[in-house]
Amino acid sequence: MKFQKPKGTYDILPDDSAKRNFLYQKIRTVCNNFNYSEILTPAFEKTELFRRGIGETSDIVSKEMYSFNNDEFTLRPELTAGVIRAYLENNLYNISPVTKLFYIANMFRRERPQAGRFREFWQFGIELIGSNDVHSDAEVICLGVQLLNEFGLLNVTTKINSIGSPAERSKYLEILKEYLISYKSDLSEISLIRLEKNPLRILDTKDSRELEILSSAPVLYDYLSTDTKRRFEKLLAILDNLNVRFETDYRLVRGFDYYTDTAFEIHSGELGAQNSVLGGGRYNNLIEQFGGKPTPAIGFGLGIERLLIMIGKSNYKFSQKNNPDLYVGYTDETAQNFAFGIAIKLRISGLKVEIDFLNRSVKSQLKEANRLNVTFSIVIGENEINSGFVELKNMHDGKSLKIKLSPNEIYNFISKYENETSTTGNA
RNA sequence: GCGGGUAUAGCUCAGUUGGCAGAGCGUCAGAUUGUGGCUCUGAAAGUCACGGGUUCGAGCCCCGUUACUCGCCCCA
Repeated sequence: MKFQKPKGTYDILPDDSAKRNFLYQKIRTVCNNFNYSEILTPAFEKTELFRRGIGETSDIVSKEMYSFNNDEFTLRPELTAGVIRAYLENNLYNISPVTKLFYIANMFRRERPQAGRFREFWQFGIELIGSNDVHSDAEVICLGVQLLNEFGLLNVTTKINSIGSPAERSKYLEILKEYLISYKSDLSEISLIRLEKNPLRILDTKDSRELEILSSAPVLYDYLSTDTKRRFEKLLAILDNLNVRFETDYRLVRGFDYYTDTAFEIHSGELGAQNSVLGGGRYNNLIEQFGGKPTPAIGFGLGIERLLIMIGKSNYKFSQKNNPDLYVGYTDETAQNFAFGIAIKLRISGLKVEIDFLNRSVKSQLKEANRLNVTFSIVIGENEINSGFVELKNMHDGKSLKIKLSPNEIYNFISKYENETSTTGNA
């Protein structure tokens, strides 16, 4: 019986984990510069938390959650709800009126897998809690844009909209519904269902005929209050000043119930049908809804797998692999004992060292050393043990020199060599 | 939940009108004793996804199942 991974999951193999760690490191650097602190919350929460936060009628809550223990708990399908729960439970608002958090975490949704969509997937996300200042909107968007810039991703589009308050939206929805009903016979089956369930989402359609109908449909933006519109225009001006490239998209909407005002997404042409790599927005009512004082907040989530796809299709080069410094070869069992001792000592002093476990021929051991792209190799046998000297071979240029067979000598030589080559910079 | 595509060696894939299961890469072993890369020689490695059917004969044709994959929906 051979086991298989669950549908929609994947194994992160050594090559992948190296790339991911590099990516995470870059994310942490950007977050550090913007002064966001990392937060980690449990992988599962009370089911009720997601029901209340994301919205009972959303697709996620109604059919995509992994719940267990009689529906008491659910594997997190997103992280904003959990972070806000932690924020309130640990009274983080008492430390400072503004809290800036980020996370890199896995989450779970029972969706049909396809390109760039998984049942277990990772998101990097940030939450800026405690300010409704329009500059905080700008900061959050800038952080996302900056991160993509770090990887030289140019084929992206940042789209921004304001979806106003729930009150402003419901007024508009009635009018939109009325308008669409007059075109009922031209609408697709799916859109007819949406018309009842969630008319706002019809704006997302890709059907050309429906796009035509929508081109003269009432626009949500026109139904927002003057205050909301002025706030939005102020945000656009700030982004303009910062030379952030964006497009306003009055048809951009969000899937979760908790969003208010600013909504934004970053799309990429490198992705398939799931072309959104980053999505976020303001949620000024969620914290109050979770029993806290009314507190404004804004954040986004970025799909790690989608980012990796984009980077993979660009010509971005991940930084060089971290190869072993030294391969310790040996000729026979007596020599192996000796060589093994040397290898361990050098590892303890801080070198990256590999040694064979299979008692293979010297030739095979060096082949392996070559495959690992080690910088230096030594081979220890009777001669070396008796003489106390060993040939230290530079595997890159093939040159070798005799050196005392002692961990100290070897360590000093190799670390000196690496300091010299790293300061002169390598091609 | 609904569609399309695919399934052959560790990986990427050929396999003709149905006639002995293949290549490249990788792995392993050799090419003067204890020294890698290049080259050469050789080897191991397969329930042709699974189960039925047609046929003298099926990797290939037919039916079913499963898995993967790309879309719809939804989202990151």
